[in-house]
Amino acid sequence: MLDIKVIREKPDWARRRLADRGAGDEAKIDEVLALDEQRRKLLAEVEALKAQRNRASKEIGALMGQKKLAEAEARKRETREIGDRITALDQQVSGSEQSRDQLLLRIPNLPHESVVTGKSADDNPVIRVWGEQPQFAFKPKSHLELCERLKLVDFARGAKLAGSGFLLYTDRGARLERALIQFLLDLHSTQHGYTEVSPPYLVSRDCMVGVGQFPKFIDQAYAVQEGEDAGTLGKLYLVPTAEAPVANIHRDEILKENQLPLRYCAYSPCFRAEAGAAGVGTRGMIRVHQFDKVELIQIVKPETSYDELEKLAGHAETVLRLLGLSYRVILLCTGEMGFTSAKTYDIEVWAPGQGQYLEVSSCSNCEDYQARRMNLRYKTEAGDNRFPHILNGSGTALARLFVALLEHYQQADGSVVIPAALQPYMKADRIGV
RNA sequence: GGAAGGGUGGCUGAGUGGUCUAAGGCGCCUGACUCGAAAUCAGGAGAUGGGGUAACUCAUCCGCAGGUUCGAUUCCUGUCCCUUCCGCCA
Repeated sequence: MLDIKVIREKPDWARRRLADRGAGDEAKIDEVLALDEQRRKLLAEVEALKAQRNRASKEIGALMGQKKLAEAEARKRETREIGDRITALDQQVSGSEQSRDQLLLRIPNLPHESVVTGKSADDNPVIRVWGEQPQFAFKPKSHLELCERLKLVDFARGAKLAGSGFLLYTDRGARLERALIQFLLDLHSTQHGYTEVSPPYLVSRDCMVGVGQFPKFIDQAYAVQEGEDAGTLGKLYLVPTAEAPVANIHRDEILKENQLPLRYCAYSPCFRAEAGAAGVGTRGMIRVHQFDKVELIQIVKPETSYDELEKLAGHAETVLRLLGLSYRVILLCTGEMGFTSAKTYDIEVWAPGQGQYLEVSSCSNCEDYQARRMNLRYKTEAGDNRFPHILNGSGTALARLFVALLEHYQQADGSVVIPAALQPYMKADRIGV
């Protein structure tokens, strides 16, 4: 969440940057400020009363020690009234504090100054393009057709098992998926300096709030319950990304400065309900309710976070370079950025069968927005507690990478060549007809 | 799921209604001693929020949330987590 002190001191700036996002959140600033002022006023009042009561209680103790019981009783009666007022005021303080914080949790991060103001994908600047788009002597097939003919994914049975948007990978398709996971984890853990972790695929509500999924995007999550016990519903949620568990690894901790930077990579399946997304454009593997992803998370000092963001994007790009896939990197404009991000690069891979770029990675610097939500801090050498910056990047999402690979490396006879970097994991150099 | 025990500062560990301003120990920092270090001695050191230019000051924090009381680390209720044993289970 945003720092209430920043909102107090620079409300105009906050309003302007929120307006640039185009979601109307700037109106919440005045509301937050009003609640904050009310809270501080009530707090000053109740704390003065508490100081008064503390003094009185001490005196009563002394009177009782001196056996001045009648006097002590008299003091007790008057002090009891102070107690009643404290109880009432305390409730008001926590009331305005809760209202303020509920509002703060629904205000997105402020875009970094280097992010261009814009409304739609058309306003996203292309930062760089890499690789050649392959040319075919035949009409390239869509991944759907390739999957059917090579029996890599059984769409019909996936839907039978769990409904539309769920995939059943079969035989060489399942192996290719597994090969990609292995390849990505090996790459990032051995070449890019990330510590591999394997997190829970269910997380608490607090974790979801910590990374900014909740409260605003609760409709996009799958909530689980234990058996028929409805009382357990809402305690755990299927992870929408490994970011949810991994970024929260150190929640509520105070790290030592020399522990930073922390870099984690993790594989997880990702579950997204995406309410209302069913219908046209949801066929195939581009947009599904469950997909695999290897995620990169960094917890770094604020002064290095933007350098790290560039490197993080580079780590995701390395994946596509090693696989020989053409891609482009775009900078998301203010209107396109995710809720928690201050700056985001999207990496899009070229899918010849689709004739379009597919987003396979999103690399974001959330600055201290998430650290604040999860109360993660680090102690500087000077002894101050500060919020670290948290970055996340897909390294990369798999279903769409799978699509791009098939479409990119398809041959005239309908087979698919496996790029060299993947062959040791696939234990094959081609998927034959 | 059942039973028992336990959650106190960086760690360990005392504290069963009022100097708890949380003992003691370990570790840490500063100073003294020393050429330097060790040992020893003296001192220091938590978090969050409010007020103040500042020195400083007030409040809150002993897993969490309530309750009793003038006053709660201490008593009561609920809840979460951990440990051990039993049951179930990949």
